Amino acid sequence: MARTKEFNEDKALDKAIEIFWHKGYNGTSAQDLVTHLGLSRSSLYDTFGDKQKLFSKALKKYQNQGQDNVKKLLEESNDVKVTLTEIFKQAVLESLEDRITKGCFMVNSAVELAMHDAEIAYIVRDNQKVMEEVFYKAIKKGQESGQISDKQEARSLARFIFNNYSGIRVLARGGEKDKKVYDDILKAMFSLF
Amino acid sequence: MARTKEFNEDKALDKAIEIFWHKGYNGTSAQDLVTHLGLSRSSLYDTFGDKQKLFSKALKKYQNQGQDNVKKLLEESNDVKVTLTEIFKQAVLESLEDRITKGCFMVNSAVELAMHDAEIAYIVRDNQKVMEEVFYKAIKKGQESGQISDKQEARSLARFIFNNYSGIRVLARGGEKDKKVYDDILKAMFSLF
DNA sequence: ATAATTCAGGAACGATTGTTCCGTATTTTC
DNA sequence: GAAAATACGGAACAATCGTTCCTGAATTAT
Repeated sequence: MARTKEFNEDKALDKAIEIFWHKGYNGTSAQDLVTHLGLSRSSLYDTFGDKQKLFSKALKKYQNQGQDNVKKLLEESNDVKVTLTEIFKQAVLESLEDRITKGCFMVNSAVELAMHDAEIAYIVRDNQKVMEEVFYKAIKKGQESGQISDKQEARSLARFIFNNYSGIRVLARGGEKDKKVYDDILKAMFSLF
Repeated sequence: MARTKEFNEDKALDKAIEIFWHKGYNGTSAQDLVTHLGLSRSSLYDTFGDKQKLFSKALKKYQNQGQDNVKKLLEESNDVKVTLTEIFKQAVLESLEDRITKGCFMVNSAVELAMHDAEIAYIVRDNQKVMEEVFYKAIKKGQESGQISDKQEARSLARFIFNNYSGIRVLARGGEKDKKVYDDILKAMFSLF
């Protein structure tokens, strides 16, 4: 009945993640989106509704990708402590490698929009809860198998880990490129486990 | 020779801190500034140059206020460990009390602008270094007097503390109002000392 | 081939953006 | 009191904002 889309909606969404991640919501114009996603204004609005809808759809996709990644790594892990350090080392590596430092799309969005946009606030809070739960289960498992000290409550440690993750991403967004700074934080942090 | 200003420039700057802190740089319009600072467009531009100059002047003032506060508390402290916990408890209290959650103006600005504005990036990095040094000296003092364990290097602990401070402020900006969440983070964090 | 559908491109929308400028009022110094 | 200087309010600026709409081309199922 009708012609097919010439662009891949999923790939366009990935492009949207890229530019919103890089420039933020208010910093990204409709023209930026047209240019970067490589599709026309009309197609953009026909497909995604408006800027706010596109943004929250992009953020949700980013959220799922990140959660799935960490969740899988921790669930399949035989040594939770080792896996946790690997996850953080990976985050540090990304921070150092990023020529244009993007930090974490979720952290960026929380800071920029959570106060002023209820839907973004919901995504941010949801992400926080899910990630805390992922960390909590992993730590619980580590404590039961004796790999992680149970001197601290698992819930407390999970929230602590998430907090340091946020901090590191802010540091990255600020442009910190000295590996020693990140390593010092990780060293202090993991001395707790 | 000429009439005097009808407004207090310093108070106007405080008002600028308020609204930029609340709404961010891109989220604050020239009209917002006129309304909130209570002075005319022309006076605003005559006095502060442009939006970017006003913003960076506001951020610098905020930086000095924050640094002076923490610096004074730690330098005058007899028990660094106690004072550090008090500083963090104060940050938590502010996060919980804030009806409109503002987080930390410096963290917000780092996330929103450091990538795209060289001057803001400089302020952010400078703040980071100064605060790290303040924490470093305090911890060093604490370790020498035996109040803080010297199992961890002072430099590492200083960076670790700063990182958790950033994390807590992001959490606040995300709207977290559950005191238990903050307390859990602090509990884990200070168990290192 | 025809009809139905939806694509892409770009013109155009009103609203808002940050900024400039002008006329007037006010104050200060001489 | 005259002259110089500057704050003030508001009009006006061009540019950009997010969004809508119109056009013709392209593709599909019948």
